[in-house]
Amino acid sequence: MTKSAPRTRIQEKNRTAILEAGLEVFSQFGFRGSTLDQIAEAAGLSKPNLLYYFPSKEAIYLELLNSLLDTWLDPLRALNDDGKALPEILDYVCRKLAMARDYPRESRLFAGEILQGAPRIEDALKGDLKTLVDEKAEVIRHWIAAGKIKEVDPHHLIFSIWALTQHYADFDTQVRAVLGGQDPFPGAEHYLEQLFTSLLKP
Amino acid sequence: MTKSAPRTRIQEKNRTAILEAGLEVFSQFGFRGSTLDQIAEAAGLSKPNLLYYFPSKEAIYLELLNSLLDTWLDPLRALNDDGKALPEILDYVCRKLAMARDYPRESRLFAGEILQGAPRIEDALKGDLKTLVDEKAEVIRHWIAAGKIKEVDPHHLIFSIWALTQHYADFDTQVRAVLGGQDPFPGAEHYLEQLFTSLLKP
DNA sequence: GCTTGATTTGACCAAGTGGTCAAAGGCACG
DNA sequence: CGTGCCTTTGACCACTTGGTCAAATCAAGC
Repeated sequence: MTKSAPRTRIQEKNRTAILEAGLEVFSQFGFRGSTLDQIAEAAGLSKPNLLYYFPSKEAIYLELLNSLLDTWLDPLRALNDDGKALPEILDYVCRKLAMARDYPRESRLFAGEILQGAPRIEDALKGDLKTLVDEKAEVIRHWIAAGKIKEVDPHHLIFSIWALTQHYADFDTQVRAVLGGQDPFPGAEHYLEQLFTSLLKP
Repeated sequence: MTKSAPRTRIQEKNRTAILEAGLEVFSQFGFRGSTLDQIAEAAGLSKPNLLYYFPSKEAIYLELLNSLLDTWLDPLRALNDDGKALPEILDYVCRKLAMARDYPRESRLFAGEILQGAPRIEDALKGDLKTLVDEKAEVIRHWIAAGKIKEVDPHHLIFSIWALTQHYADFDTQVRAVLGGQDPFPGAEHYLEQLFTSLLKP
């Protein structure tokens, strides 16, 4: 499934430069809104040189998207039955918010794809993602049954964590416009902790 | 600021047909991802005929965006100091969720614009939107001071309402993929009521 | 220095795109 | 019927864009 790893040092360097440039450009303008020239310029390469390393524009986009989906879900994978329930969830919220702060381009690239109906990752959503979420929903259900947290719909709980954290990356422009340019993340962290604590603490 | 209202019956009909088609296409593919041919086809008109009613592709997009921003904020405008605090807020959440359910294309069009840095409505965000939000934040602060709801950051409260409701429109594909296609809105309404009640009830 | 393979690029192409325009078609009203 | 205006469109244009290709450059071993 994954491409064979690049051999030479120079190949590795250029491939990562292209992916970095692609992330920068795609996350800002979306797939159709981005041009190979933009990406080439951002990567410091010529357009034909791009296409020496990747067979097409779509190939760059797909590679970004797929490697993204993985790392994007890592925090959720880390949600485990051991440990106390509420701190575990608050920790997940915190990690997810940190990702929105530190990797906003990744969040936006993903958001753009979903927004357009996720034509390229629908299968992954209905497959791996659904499986993972269902599994974690089961963990949450156990916590509820054990009286460790209040009774809530586990799926909507997960959706709300995604929505609230990614909002600060995806709608950054709006948030900062309303706040007058001030950094929203410290306030967000405190607010979200308060929100999920009051929702879940038994 | 607004264009003079169209005179004849046929002008009105075609203009609304174009705007409806534009909403359909733009909300799905974004500004750069949409073509005049697509919009013309969706509107049942020829491309030059489109441009008889609107001077450019951008003009269609802008008219949609501006009229949108207005109606999109109506529920927030309706948030008033009279009435009991918590039901007022829960009502706002409910109205906003209903808009996400009934007007998902509008939500997505707006989300796409913000996602790309809101180049065309930055001024409106920093102006009218910020003013309105600051005003409503003040209302919320009064409720807090009067002990009607628990102490939370008013701005982040408003952000969280936006994030949680619009998520169900903007990320509809993902939500339905995870839920296995089942309608998320009934569950969402109950969950959000629970969430904001436990957060705010003194 | 020479050879061989990997890397880079200028020139080019076909398709798609936003937008123009002159001419044709419709329609109301005298 | 005819006239004048509103509406519609086929043909066209300039430009952008993803992608190709043959030739040039570069790097490393002999």
